[in-house]
Amino acid sequence: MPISHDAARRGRPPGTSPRELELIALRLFTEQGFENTTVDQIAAEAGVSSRTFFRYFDSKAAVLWYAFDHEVEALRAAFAAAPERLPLMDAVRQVVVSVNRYTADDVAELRRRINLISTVPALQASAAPHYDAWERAVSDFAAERIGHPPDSLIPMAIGRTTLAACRAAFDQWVANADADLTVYLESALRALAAGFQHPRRTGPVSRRGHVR
Amino acid sequence: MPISHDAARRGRPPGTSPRELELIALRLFTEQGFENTTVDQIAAEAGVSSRTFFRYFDSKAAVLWYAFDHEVEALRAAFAAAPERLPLMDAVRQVVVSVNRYTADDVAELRRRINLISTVPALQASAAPHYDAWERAVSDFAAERIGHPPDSLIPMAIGRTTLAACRAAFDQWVANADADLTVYLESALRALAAGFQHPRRTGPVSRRGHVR
DNA sequence: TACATTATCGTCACTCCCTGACGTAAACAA
DNA sequence: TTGTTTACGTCAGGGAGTGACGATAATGTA
Repeated sequence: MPISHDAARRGRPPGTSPRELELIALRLFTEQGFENTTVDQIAAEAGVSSRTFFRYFDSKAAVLWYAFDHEVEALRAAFAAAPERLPLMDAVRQVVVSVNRYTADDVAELRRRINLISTVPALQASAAPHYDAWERAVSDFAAERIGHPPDSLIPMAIGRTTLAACRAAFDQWVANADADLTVYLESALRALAAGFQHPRRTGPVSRRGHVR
Repeated sequence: MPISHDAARRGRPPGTSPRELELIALRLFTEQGFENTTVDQIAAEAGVSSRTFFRYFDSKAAVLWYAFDHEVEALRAAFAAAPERLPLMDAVRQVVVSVNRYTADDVAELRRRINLISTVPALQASAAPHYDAWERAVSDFAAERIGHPPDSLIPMAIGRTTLAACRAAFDQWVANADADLTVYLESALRALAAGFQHPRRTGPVSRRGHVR
């Protein structure tokens, strides 16, 4: 992605932006479906050619992962600022939850995006490299905490299982739409850190404490 | 996949089989790479047209998931035969490990397939529906054990985190190649059931891996 | 044998995703 | 003006995947 958006540049100014393409794509995908939307159509609404679209994104599906990829950076920053004394899995849970606090305005967009990602096969297929970057942010943190190489078994397992638990929480949140996303994340991550030993209830409907 | 292989059928006999296509594809992918292999090439070596290939498999990538999908059936069967008294996560671990005991002959093929799946982006992208079926076999079992709906948070989290831990084990096994696959699976699944509370070693040998 | 039935295959035409090559347009600088 | 930089558009093309439709090769029946 060689397109830079500095204030004072030299060459021809960009005809659009990743964010604009993302919003157009999100709207068209929800209105008429992912498969029924062509890249030409998205590009045309942004006033550029389809060739230019592929200069902004590697694929038609990648346009929906723009926000997710930015969250990975926030995740790494939050891990770097996590207090040392906090136990590993508690730190993981708190960091992940804190990064997923969205404002009311963003929630609608987030819900549409997650709904697409969890229902359209072609979008699920495009998830791998983005999930991988997210998992690595977790596994790198875990590796440093327990003194293992970042690409060894336990750190990798922690990174992957953490995302797996979060994805279960995301899906429940999209399907039920009855509580805050962070409540589902808390439940899933606490259950993970407990080794799923004493599962009691499934989600935020438990008015008393969550899973211990 | 409408092709049936009964002993006495009526119509024209199939010109090939899923298994034959799988073996040809696995060989060509390893020899010359996934991207450099065309569907026409695979089909030609099997003596059929590329159109016929797509009657056996939904996509070029799906040909490598043929064996994996069969493992899901074995997984469900093993869960059905799991002793009732065994604690949930112990049963999950024992079942998953037992299903992944391969004979020496199959190990070479398995290693080539996993290596492709964990390195080629297009193959990682094709994993979602197959992983989903595997996870559901686990989450359905977990749901029944703890008395939750199969699509609720905790069972789904158990299904997904179990696969996530196994994938970490698979990758380590392919990268290191120094021990049996089941040893890695045991380590990852025991750590998962312990909530990653007291991580000690990364695997059967703690020398650092070179790949990835 | 002749004909019908059935299941699979091959050919053709087509859409769409995505890429490489190459020239063009629009900004700033000297 | 002239040059440099950066992004864009056009063009040609490969390969995945699909729908339509006829051809092929087996069995079943008269």
